[in-house]
Amino acid sequence: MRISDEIAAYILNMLESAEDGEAELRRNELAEMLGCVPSQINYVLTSRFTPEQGYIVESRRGGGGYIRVRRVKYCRSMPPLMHTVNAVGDTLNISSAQAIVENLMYRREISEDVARIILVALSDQAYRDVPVEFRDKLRASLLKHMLTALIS
Amino acid sequence: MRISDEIAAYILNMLESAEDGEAELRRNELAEMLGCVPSQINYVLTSRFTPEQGYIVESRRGGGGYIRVRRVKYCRSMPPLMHTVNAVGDTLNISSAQAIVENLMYRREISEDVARIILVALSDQAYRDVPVEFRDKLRASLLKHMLTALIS
DNA sequence: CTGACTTTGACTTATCCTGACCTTTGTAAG
DNA sequence: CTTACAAAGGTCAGGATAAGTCAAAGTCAG
Repeated sequence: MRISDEIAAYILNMLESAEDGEAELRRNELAEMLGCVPSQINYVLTSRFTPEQGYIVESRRGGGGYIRVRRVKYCRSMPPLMHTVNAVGDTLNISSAQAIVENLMYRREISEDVARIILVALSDQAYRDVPVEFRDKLRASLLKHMLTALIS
Repeated sequence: MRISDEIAAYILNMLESAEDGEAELRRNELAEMLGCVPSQINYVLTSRFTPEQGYIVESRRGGGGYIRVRRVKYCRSMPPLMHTVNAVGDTLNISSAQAIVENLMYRREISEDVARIILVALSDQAYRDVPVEFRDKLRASLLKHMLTALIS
């Protein structure tokens, strides 16, 4: 069993036993406990606790820092929003993004208010300071994160 | 819980319970009560109660000195959301962003749902593919665009 | 042997805590 | 008045704590 698997298993276990679906951990502590370098925790988080897989990760640095993992996935029935999150790839152009969001709105999966916010957050207007080559990736990531946040 | 968190919580609590929305405190007294050095009060005030985060801090030195913390009043002629949009500069770090959004939610200018979406859209987690040097500008731009979308 | 996944560690950034020293204000003695 | 001292609060740099980034090297199935 790879160390990454153990880290993932440990976190999943924390999530199981937490009734609020939230696991809070300390990176250095966990790394030492499981015998790996701290940055490997980041590797596991970014590769296996993504929005596509139904997780949201928050963290804080500095004294009293932490990493919090929240599970929004209810494995049973995959809600339509989750389906969309999974269907979006690593990059997303502006017109596809619009189509997806408008579609969700017509199907009443999201409110008009929410749709409007998401649309401007995916528009190039908001990305004036971001070089073009990063925008489609950013768009994909933002959409996935925002929809995932709506599920929980 | 870090001491800084306790200090902030204490002040927020004072603000809650004061009917005029003003908290007045004595630095040395509070420091002793909470078991920290006086200058840590300043640290908390300058890092978490800034104008950008919706607070105004006044103080006086010398005998009978005090520190007063107020929530900013929005001018009547302008809707609070618009006010916030104008107050946000060209760059915005993550903690200011959080404070601003939480403040708006607290004032019921935005719903909890909307606040949650905005918060993840401003989080570094969503910016994995964007080089660090662009993130604070992107964050500012996104927040302003999203809030503007809510107004119209 | 190639490509995807994993592991590592050097370096970076963010946040918090502390203490030494500085400035402002009130007030009482001379 | 002036001066001196006491009673506040202010600033700043440095150390402690903790997470993030990135690229290079390792592993392993196909």
